[in-house]
Amino acid sequence: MDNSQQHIQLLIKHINQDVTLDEYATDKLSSIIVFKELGKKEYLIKPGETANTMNFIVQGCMRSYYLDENAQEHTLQLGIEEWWINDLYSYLSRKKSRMYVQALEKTLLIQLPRIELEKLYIGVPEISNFFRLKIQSAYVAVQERVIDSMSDDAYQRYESFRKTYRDIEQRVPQYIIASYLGVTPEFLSYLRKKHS
Amino acid sequence: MDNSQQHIQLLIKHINQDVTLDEYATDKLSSIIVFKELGKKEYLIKPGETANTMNFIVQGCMRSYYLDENAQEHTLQLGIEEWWINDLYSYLSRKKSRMYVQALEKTLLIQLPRIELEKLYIGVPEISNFFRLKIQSAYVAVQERVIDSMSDDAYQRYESFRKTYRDIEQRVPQYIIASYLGVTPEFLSYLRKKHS
DNA sequence: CGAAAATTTGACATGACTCAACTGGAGTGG
DNA sequence: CCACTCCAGTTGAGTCATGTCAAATTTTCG
Repeated sequence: MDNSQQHIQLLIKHINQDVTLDEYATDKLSSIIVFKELGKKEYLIKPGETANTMNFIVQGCMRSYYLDENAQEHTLQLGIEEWWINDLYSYLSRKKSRMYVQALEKTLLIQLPRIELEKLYIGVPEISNFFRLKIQSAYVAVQERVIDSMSDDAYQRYESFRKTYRDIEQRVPQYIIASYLGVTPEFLSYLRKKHS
Repeated sequence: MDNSQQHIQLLIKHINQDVTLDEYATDKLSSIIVFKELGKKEYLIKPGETANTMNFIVQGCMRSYYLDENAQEHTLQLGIEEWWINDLYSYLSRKKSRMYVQALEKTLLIQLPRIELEKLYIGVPEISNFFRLKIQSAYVAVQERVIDSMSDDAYQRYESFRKTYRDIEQRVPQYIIASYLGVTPEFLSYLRKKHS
């Protein structure tokens, strides 16, 4: 079994945690897969582009972020192996993205082009169901963030970040974690010291 | 044409802004409608209950909110005529809600039960598409809030609230707006004075 | 090794919260 | 119709959480 077969297996295994793919579904899905490699700091999406694929991380680490009026970075999503990464807004609405989606390490992605994927939805309802679930959990995750940002102070948010992203924390620079939490790097540094 | 026919027309007209319902779709949809009236301060959903309907506001004003560990209220959604109101998390995941969904005025709702609605999805794709769009825009709206809460200070959030919810601002008490913005009522009062 | 990037540190500024007191209007019951 | 109560909104003093800026230190990586 060559490498790309292994990577496809990783995706299939991942999807099978939520729905059950039969052989037909597996084959159909495999047939639309595109691999993509990104070097460290390379961009998958930049503002003005449109997201036309779903992206599954086989190996590596990525984030999505945007710049506010003051050119401050705000990280919206982080992901490592077996996570999905995208600007879901752009993918779903087919409008131009305002986000950067960037590799933080050398990263290998499996991409599923929307056009092919939507054809599959018709004949393979498990795949349609899987992505419906993904979108629902994306909604839940974002709402959770709104709730946390209103209920918790910065240190509580940092602690719950460490729980949710346990395996990610060591792999990304601290200033990116700060930009995810919505605090300055200086303040996160201060908090870490205070509670250590 | 009696009142309830008028109300159904309002819903149909609303849906037709996004998708095109033929006569068959309209009839099918009409057949699953349930009306529900709520008095001022009455609850549609309380924590521990599960949301099993989509709820369209025909007349009135509603909000959803939750209580944090300190029993502080945080308003997540506000709605008036021709808006949808729900705990979408509970509706989609079929899990128990942690939210209150409450009428702020005497309110008339059209409810679409999930069980009937999902049956319709099979034969009437326009209806399925409509709700897929609604869920997408709910996702976008929540993400927009995350972005605003990270980029903007309280007064900027208040201004953008007034734009988005222009017709709602006058109908809801100020402390609820404060709990939507994520500030104390005292601080919102201070901001309003400062900028007047 | 040397330069650039990330992190830490500290002084100071400010946005937002807390608490308590006060004001004013909207019911409500007599 | 008045008196009373209650709740929303306002005000102000003091405090705390977090931001800003600049400099020092450490880490990363070519």
